[in-house]
Amino acid sequence: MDAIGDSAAKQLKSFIERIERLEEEKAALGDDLKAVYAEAKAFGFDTKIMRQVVKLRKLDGRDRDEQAALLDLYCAAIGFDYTPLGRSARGLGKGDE
Amino acid sequence: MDAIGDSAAKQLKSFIERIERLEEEKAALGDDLKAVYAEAKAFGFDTKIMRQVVKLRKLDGRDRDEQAALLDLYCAAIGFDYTPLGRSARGLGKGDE
Amino acid sequence: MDAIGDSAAKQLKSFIERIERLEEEKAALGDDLKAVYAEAKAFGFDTKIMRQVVKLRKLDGRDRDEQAALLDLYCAAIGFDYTPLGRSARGLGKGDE
Amino acid sequence: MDAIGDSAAKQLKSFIERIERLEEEKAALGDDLKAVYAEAKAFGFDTKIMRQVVKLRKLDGRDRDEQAALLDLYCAAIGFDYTPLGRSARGLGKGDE
DNA sequence: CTGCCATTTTACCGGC
DNA sequence: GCCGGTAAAATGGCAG
Repeated sequence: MDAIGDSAAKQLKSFIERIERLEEEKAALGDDLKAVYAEAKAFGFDTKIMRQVVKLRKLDGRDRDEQAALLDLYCAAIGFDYTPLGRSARGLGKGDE
Repeated sequence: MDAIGDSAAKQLKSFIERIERLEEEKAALGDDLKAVYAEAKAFGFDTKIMRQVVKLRKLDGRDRDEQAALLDLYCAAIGFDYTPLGRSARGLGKGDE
Repeated sequence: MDAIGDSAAKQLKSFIERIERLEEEKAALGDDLKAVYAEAKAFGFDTKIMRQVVKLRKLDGRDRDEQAALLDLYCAAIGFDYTPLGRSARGLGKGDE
Repeated sequence: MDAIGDSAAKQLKSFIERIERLEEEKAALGDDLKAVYAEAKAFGFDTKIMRQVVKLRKLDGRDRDEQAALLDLYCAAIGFDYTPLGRSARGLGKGDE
């Protein structure tokens, strides 16, 4: 009753397994995180505030990026093409892929 | 204005850094996951269904049954005939409206 | 620096305001929805299942069947026996309370 | 076959219907929104940028709120109880429930 | 155990 | 018409 080819079934199985493996690792990291917070709490730190701090630091970067994107958008909108090299060629930001 | 001791501050900093490192790794796993789904999609698989499969496998049988039973109950209660026909009752007519 | 005409600016402003008004109303409806679910919960109903019911009713029969068939197919392909037992096979095993 | 009481079934049905009605209205608003954007586009405006503008204006308010919340948190953390009346007793914000 | 918050998932919209 | 990204919804998890 394999309305799906045998090799396709194999592939699917392989994908599912890879996914489950990755999710497992991800969950493990989640546990580690929890453990660190627990330890910090044991040292008397307020975890809620710590979470806010982490969040804030993360958002700071993103906000900067959003602003830049918005600026790009507006500049494009009014037909102002600023420095072909420059913003586009910046290697200074967060060289993420 | 350090309402917090110096060594405590050090500790806090260390905790924050450990947390940020872990979250970074976690995010990387998340990207990997995304990539696997993308690859599966490129092979013609329906990722939405794949996600359902993964989710189902995470749930154990008992929970699955309970949820299904409750859903049936509610549908019956409001007079909604949704025929959950899984692999069982498929093909037996029911020209729906 | 108005790369945009005056009347165009007026128009744009008007559009933005209409949009914001509509989004406001939409958000209000969202709050109402939330309130209804909360009330239902207070009456002992399982809101998660309720959401499923609403979703199912939104989908028409054909789509429902297609999705179910695909899910069955995938589960079979990877050798996962999840027994979707809807209202059909109930009562034959686990005397649920 | 009503493993659920008759009156409970009635209630459930009523809740579901209220929900579906509200979602209908919400969807209608969504259509209106779409229409406004379409009209604006017909006038030559770039809808993507318009969306960004709307988003920006919305986020501005939220950021303000987040900042305030964070401030509260930090003040609480260092045991600084600022004005018993004041921030707490403000009836001026968004009188949400 | 309840309410919040983070993550995940789904639906939408614009682009190609 | 499909695909990709982006915003809303929903689910699950955590702290209180």
